[in-house]
Amino acid sequence: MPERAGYRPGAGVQDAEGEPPQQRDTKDRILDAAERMFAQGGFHGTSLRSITGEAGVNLAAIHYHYGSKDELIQAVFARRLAPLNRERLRLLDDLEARAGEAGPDLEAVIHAFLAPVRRLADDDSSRRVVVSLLGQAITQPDEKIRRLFISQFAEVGRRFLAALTRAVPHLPPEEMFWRLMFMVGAMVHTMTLSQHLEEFSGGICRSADVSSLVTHLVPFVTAGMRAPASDGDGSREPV
Amino acid sequence: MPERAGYRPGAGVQDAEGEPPQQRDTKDRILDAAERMFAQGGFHGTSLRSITGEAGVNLAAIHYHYGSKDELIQAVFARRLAPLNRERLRLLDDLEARAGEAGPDLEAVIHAFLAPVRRLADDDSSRRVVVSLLGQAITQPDEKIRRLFISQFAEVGRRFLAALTRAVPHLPPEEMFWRLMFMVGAMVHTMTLSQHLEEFSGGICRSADVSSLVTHLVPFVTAGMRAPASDGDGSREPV
DNA sequence: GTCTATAGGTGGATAGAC
DNA sequence: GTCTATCCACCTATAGAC
Repeated sequence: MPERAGYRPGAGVQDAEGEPPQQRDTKDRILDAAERMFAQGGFHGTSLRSITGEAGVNLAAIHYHYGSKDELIQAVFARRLAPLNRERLRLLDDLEARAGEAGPDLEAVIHAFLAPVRRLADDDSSRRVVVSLLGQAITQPDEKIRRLFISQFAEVGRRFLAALTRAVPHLPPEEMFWRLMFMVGAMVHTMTLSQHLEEFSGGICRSADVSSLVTHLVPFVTAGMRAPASDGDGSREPV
Repeated sequence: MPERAGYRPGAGVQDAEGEPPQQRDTKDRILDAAERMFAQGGFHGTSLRSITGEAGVNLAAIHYHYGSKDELIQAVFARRLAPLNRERLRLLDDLEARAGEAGPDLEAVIHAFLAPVRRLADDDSSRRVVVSLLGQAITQPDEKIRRLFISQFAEVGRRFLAALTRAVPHLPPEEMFWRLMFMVGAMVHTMTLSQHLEEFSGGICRSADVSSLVTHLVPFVTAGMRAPASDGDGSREPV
């Protein structure tokens, strides 16, 4: 490594590979810190000052690189959601290409939807918080955040709804949509609580990692999807 | 009604019955407004000023009646969660009293858990927001809110886990706990999105009320609970 | 119990030097 | 690109008159 002649901020790290997290670009450090802090304290509950403190950068750097807190939040999501949904669509494409006229098997479709969330948590241990972040975001009342989610989810929802409907014939589209929501809900909710599952279960649940979640969720959802369509107004009391 | 001789704040409304919402006690008006505003804007995102503005009371009244924002939040929850879980336990008690040695039927237990949420939304149209509020709260990263939820849910979780395990023998407790979380997740998540389900589904889902949710969710969860236990590490790719 | 007034603090955002 | 310094809007909470 050449001696440092003259201070050129941010220039020295570009030619290094495998640089420690503390020396990455300011812009990325902000994004990582923001993700961590948002997951821990929520969006309204996390101040930009706490993010810059965690990232070891200046407060003004956030506004320089991202413009505003809102745009920072959107950037945090875009980085995770885009690859996640791309992977889901890729897996579904593969399944449909290999399947015959009848389309892919139900369990395979469900697996294609759920398995990609593993990558969110397993790539990097420091990114485990992401799963909590996504869980929060989807229940967030904020209009902008919800719109971002809906737009990111639109194509995935449409494609998987079609694949599921084909795999479980004779189920009304409305019923299938409800069940798709149930699957998303079971996944998101359990992901969100994953950090606290052991406490929540009183020790029954020991390994609350995302991989276990997927493992347990796939058979549950597969069976649920195959349930007969609901009937009546639901007000009956089964005894 | 007697003419108003002298201003005695809050005294006149006590002998009236069926008074309009604007004239109820300040304390209740605050609670109702807080619930509405929290559901709409989140906890950190909602200021006490916006609550008092909505309720038509003074800012200081919140601190007089509830002490602090934190305690107000807890009061909002306690009013809804306590009856909800009491109703669940009552239904489960009834089921177990009427069932034989083998314990109540699986679907009946699931129904006992899910049906009480109907009361949250159907009693009063202005309370529909409650379902969104509860959904938010359970994913909230705030330590205090989460602890409140865990403590409120403790007995219900224990009792229903036992009942479910008895209704579906030969399923390991850990597996059953995962599935209980899946049920809660599917319920909470769909409740949270219920206000936006029509938009989310692109028109497929027209009636997104809580009653429909329960109707559709019961058979889904019942089938999921009966699924064979998961095996392996979940990393296989079913094709 | 209800109000005004204000303390005391923190938030996001920006201007301008370097 | 990075930093200091600062603006100003807004927050929770409280003191004290009525």
